Amino acid sequence: MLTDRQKSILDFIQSEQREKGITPSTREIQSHFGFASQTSVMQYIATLQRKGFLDRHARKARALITPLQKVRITDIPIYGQIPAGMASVTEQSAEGHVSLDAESVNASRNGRTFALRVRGDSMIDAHILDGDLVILEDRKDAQNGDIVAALIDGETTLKRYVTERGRPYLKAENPLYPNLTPARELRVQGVMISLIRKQAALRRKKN
Amino acid sequence: MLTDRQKSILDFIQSEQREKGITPSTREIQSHFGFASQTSVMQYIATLQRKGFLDRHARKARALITPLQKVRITDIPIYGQIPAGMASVTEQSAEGHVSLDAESVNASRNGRTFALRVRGDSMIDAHILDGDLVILEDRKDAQNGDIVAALIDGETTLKRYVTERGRPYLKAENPLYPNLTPARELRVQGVMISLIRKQAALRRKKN
DNA sequence: AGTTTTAATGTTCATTTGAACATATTACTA
DNA sequence: TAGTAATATGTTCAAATGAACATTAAAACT
Repeated sequence: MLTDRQKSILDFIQSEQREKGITPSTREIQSHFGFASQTSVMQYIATLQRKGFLDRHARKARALITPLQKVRITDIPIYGQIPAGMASVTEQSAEGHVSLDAESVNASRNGRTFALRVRGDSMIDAHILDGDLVILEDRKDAQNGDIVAALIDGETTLKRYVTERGRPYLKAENPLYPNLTPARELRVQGVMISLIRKQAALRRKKN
Repeated sequence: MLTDRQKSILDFIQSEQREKGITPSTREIQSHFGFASQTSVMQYIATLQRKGFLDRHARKARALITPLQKVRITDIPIYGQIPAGMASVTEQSAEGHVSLDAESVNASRNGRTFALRVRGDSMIDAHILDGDLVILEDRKDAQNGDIVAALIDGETTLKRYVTERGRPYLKAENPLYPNLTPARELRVQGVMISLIRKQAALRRKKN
């Protein structure tokens, strides 16, 4: 798949990344291999990229990406409660983070993603349990049937977004809970894209 | 230890590193925070470095080094079906991977962890749906009440492990499905520790 | 009130770095 | 033997990037 020379260039890039924490510049690669010209390096990079062994951000410095960190890891802040503004939500107010690859949770490339710890069993018929971590994307354009985090009376709740004759309301997925029809406006804070449940550990003798 | 502002700059550097694989340039940090001058960024970097939260290669581009990732990322193979042996399970036979921090899924440090794509709705009363990704730990010592992946007649199924008068059987969490009492032995392949659900995306006019 | 720390601005400069172009050599292949 | 891929050279340019200096301002602390 790769020639010896190509492989040795890839090896060098990876070992530099590991040892120094940054990828080498084209000139550093050049001088390490004793090339008289950077163009050689450019050609190797292009080849490695074409063959899928290397990725990069074009026109940026030291922006090679080695397969060591191939999966795009998203760092998702977890909120217990989303403050009203949400525009002003900072990483500080998060109670923790989940880190996982973007693809597994449907996270889009651009949109802000955050997580909410579910409290109560109002969504149990949608199979969302107390303690579950619901991952949402920060968007306002909820569609009929989406499960959303929305702001009602200064509190954030997770409910199903339903429109009936053009008017939206929030539906609990539990007959014991009432539907919420907004007095004036319904502020959708995010649309559910994924869910993570930590199984309650059973008590074990050891471990 | 760090002021809010200092921490938010560090957060930004780290999240960029994780998301894009490269650390931001001073100008990128500048424009993200709306600074009118790079000098602000230079000062923050110097401070973070002095306090030991950041390391760097001076005079090199994008050469910030963020502290070692605190989160332990686990790379979990996803199986559609676990072959009988399980001892001989290789990464090759996996249909994909999820990468996420070990803490979010209860993954223990030693045990092998794998994921199973759920088919059917036999566990719906345990709120496990068709298509869900169930994360399991490779252990044989299931306890009464655990949800396990077990081998019955050469097929792997996800069921609740129940012992009655010392004899174990597999209970479906759906009245429409029968319980499975093993003819001879019950081979537990793993115990559920976590669950990931990708919410089915609703059709949108445009993404 | 005086001092220090933190935070920020505006500007300029030198270096680092990626990129491109035209060209050459070697080795393998059809 | 003509053709192609891999490998390499020399040079030039423009953009990206880190760094420095002189100031200002507010908050925090003594």
